[in-house]
Amino acid sequence: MAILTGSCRFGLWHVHVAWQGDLVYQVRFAREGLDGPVPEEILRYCAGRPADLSTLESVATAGESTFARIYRAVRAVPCGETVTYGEVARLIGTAPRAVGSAMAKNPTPIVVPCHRVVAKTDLGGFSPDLAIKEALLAMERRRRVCMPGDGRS
DNA sequence: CAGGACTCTCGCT
DNA sequence: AGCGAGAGTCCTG
Repeated sequence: MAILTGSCRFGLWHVHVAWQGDLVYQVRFAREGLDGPVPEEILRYCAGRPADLSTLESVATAGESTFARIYRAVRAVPCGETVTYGEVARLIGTAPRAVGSAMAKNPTPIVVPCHRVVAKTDLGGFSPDLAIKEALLAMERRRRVCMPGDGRS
């Protein structure tokens, strides 16, 4: 079974996903769409419908590297809530800056909800566009996209 | 060795 | 209080 690629819509953006079964290899935001399938839970999430992202796995969380531990910690953040870079850092015994680096290089946003990690005094960053982070957080706060499994890993 | 999606502490308004 | 500068910090390419 080969790796599948496809995209779905989130607001003005298209969410490109490379995946296979429950395992997600890459997620990224782009201006243009991409023909092909997307995991059901991501489809539901982007549509603002109840979704349980914990049923998916990300390649980013595998292993014992610092980044992998950071990604696992971030996956444990409940839907609709946020933590700071510093809190994540203290949780796994590293520096805030390292958490920032990990988020910036996160290969699978949404599956690893890096948008729930904010700076202590402001929203922090998000690429390719901070507006996406705001939109994701706003959606999680007002809609009922959260499911039991989300936040536990 | 350089450079981040940070945070703290200080010193000034 | 609120804001800006500087140093500390840790990981990756």
